[in-house]
Amino acid sequence: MRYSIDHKSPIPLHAQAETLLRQLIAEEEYQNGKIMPNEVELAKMLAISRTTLRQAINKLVFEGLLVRKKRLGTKVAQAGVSSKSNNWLSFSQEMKLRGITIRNFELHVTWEMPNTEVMRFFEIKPDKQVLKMERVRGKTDEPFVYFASYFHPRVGLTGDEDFKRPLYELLEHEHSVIATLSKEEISAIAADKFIAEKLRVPIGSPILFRKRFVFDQGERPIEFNIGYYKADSFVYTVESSR
Amino acid sequence: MRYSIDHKSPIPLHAQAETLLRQLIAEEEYQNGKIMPNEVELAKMLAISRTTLRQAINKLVFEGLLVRKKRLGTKVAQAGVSSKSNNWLSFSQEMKLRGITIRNFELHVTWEMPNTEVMRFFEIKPDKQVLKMERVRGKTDEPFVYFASYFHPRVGLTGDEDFKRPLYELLEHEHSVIATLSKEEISAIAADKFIAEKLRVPIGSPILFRKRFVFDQGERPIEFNIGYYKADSFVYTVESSR
DNA sequence: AAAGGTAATATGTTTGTACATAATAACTAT
DNA sequence: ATAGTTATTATGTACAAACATATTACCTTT
Repeated sequence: MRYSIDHKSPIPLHAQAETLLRQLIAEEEYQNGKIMPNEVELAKMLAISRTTLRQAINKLVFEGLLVRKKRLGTKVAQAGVSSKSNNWLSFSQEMKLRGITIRNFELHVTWEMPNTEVMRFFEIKPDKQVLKMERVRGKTDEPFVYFASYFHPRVGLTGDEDFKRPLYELLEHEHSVIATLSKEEISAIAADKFIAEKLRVPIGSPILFRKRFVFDQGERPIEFNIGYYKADSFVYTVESSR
Repeated sequence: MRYSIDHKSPIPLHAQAETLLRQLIAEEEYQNGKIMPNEVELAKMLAISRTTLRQAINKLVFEGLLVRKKRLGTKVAQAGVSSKSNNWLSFSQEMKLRGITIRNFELHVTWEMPNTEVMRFFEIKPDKQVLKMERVRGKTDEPFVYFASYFHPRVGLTGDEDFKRPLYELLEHEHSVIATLSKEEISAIAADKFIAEKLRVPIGSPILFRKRFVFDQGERPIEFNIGYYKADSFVYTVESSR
């Protein structure tokens, strides 16, 4: 085994075990329904107790990354790339969680005149410029999403920020802007020429289209975001209860 | 304490503790930031070990219902304003809200052998038949969605019910089945021959595809629902807060 | 060959015990 | 008074040890 657990590290053993499992899963060690070693074995291999290992596995099971079955064992849940609406993780964080390494294909930051939709959402004058960030991201060899984000002038972005950092972390730490509420609209559309080129698919291909309206604590608009996801590469999951 | 734990019950102690905590929280016993008794105390009160109690608390913490803080204790998380409940309107109610009158184009009710996905979700044997309801609905002149619902045998539907009534009302009033939790997966796909015909669009047209897993109060599966929405005719909205 | 019973094997449940750590409260020395 | 230290108290981490239970695989009986 390439990875192992450091008993002298200040990082809790169960946390170490958790990231270790993630790595193994990401490297398709246990990918695609392949059952992983049973708990007693694994615990022995990692030189930790079964209880501690179980803490790690439980977390991944709760996330939906692993599936347990009595007698059969524990295996990786086969699932497309997915996004939970509940938790507020950024795209890259979420992908990392799933063991997928994200590559940034393009990153453009420009100042633009707002279009009608942005103007209306931000409640600003048409001559007030807004910062626009465009991104194409995907797995190693294939782009699968095109994003465009517009930021309210109030946020105070200059355009020189390090946009490779998780976005909401950046906003929170550097600009004291805390995103607390988001409204999203999801629909399916056909790829036009622009999107087809960005995502390297034929014109007319099915695309999952998502608009996202983000607000801060005072319910003031701070970001408007649109995303075009290549079909089959993305599953949006929502959990609701009453 | 009104509630207590039954050590002779077949229901695991941690599960009992979990529902017990939920009840207490629901009854605002520990509501609104009020700290609850510490773990050692609570464990003693419930006559279970701290480890077991912790299992229960952990789950609620994962869900975001409780918040732990060292030295301070555990308290009920400040509730988000999320209007999750409005997700719980039936399709026709939702459309009415938007001023769209729904026409039912097709309505088929049949008994079928479950496919692998249904079987796995319902946790039933492959020879156990399930009730399947198919529907094509849309605006006056154009169909825009194809639905298929599968119901768990436990629900007790016969197939002779009046499916023109709102579904969740029917389940609740006639069968005492209360849907409380739903998980949805949304993605974009290209229309195959079957869907193309149902929705009267060319093969390959973009389609919003939605899977819905519905559970009752005991988190038992009761309905599996898939929906194919014609592009542009449907927008899915989600509101989330933190 | 089909039905039924049994063993094996994985996860599931539960307890008891011990020490670590973070945050506050209480105390102490300057 | 205030800064710094210490004690207290909650959660956090970790282990070992049993027994329960569901499911499959295998064996046995009819």
